[in-house]
Amino acid sequence: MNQPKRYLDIVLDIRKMISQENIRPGDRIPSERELAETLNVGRSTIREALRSLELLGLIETRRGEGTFLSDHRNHRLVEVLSTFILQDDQSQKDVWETRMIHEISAILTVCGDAVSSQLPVWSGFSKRINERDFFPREDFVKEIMVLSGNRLSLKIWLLLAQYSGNPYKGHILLEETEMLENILAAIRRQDAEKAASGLKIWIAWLQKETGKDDDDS
Amino acid sequence: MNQPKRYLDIVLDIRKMISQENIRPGDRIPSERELAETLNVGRSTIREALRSLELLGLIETRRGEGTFLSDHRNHRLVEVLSTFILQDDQSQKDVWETRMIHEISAILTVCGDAVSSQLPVWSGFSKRINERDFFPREDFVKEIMVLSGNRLSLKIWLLLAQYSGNPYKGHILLEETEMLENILAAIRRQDAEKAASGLKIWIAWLQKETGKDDDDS
DNA sequence: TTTTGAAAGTGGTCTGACCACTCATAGTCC
DNA sequence: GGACTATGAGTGGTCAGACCACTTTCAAAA
Repeated sequence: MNQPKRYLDIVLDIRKMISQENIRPGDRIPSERELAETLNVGRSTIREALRSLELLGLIETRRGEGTFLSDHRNHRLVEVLSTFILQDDQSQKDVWETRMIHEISAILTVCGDAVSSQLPVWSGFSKRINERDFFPREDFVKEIMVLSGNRLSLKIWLLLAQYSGNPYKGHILLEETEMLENILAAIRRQDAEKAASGLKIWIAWLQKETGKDDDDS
Repeated sequence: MNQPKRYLDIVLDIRKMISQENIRPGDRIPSERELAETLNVGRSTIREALRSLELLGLIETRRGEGTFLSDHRNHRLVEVLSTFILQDDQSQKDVWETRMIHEISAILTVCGDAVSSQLPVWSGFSKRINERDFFPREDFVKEIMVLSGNRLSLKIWLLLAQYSGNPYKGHILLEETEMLENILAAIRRQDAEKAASGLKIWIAWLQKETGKDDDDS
């Protein structure tokens, strides 16, 4: 049997050290030379472990300064997942559906949360929609995703929104403000069902619209 | 500005090489020394890139034999990420919630699909649940995910299900068969609401159960 | 006081050297 | 001839030492 890889132990050692020394995101972790001496391994072995963690986005290295623990919430989970998930010919329909899964779920969550449904953001939204034409559609949905509070879901959504078939290109037109107002009103009175159906209606309308007309800024 | 990291280029070079040379999972990729010479970098740099790819589960190294393209199923990724990420309560909650988002959405889809709700798989399910004790909980949910027909959603779910906090460990006990039967019955009569709520009830029950009792095979 | 620059410390890279292991093969023994 | 053994080439695993490029610090010079 192959003996366990050294650098994997190092990964765990570093992990343990971080928790023991109470190193928080943004803090500096010991230098490579220090770690090598402390853990009794060569510097190259330390580096192999660190490079792996860096690729995952768990740490950040700055030449001349040191190695820093990055915010765990900014982990590259989604990016990494995407290399596994989206590399093969994933049908566009699945991407579309999955994005909607997250959107619907988010809007339901927002409706169930009395606080977020009353956030001042929304009043600003209504004003801006009525006054200006250059309000990006994507920002509207993104706001819902953010308010849902699930950062992982938000990241997945952002990733999916980059793929083809994203209906939220361009900015909000006058003709669609009514639909959006309905959605916002439903959210404010915490009417989850109406909010979700309103979102679906808007998306369906967008799908038709972008199919025949393509307006870019 | 820091110049871009060398080993990151190497990662891309290797990926390019893999696709150009049409290397398939299980095949051997050039040795570290070969790669170092070909790409005009030191062997240590090559190793840093390879170690990163290995941690991601993209390649597999066997001392004395070589480095092989992996079937990218054995993500070390999940273990490593989870030890770093999931100490954060919010992140763990996000993973949990996001997994449920996909589950609920899947069960709603399955209920809306007359065909999949009548698939023979389900009758077999009921029998097996009643006859045997060793029916893995995860398989039950997985079946729903598969039947939903969204392969992307399925993949995301599979990955999320590997993280800690997964309630579907172990096998189905006699006491929970009733809950599952209810879910199946709801699916058969395409009662989406009941099916979804049934699933939620089961998950809540599991959460309590695995909290106090831990049964392993 | 301000500016300069030298030194220390850091990550980035390369080299060369071992070690442990696998495998193919030439060689040996029966 | 067939089975076993030893050897060597090739591989990944690890280490030590040496530079380089960069950042920060701080004492010396203006």
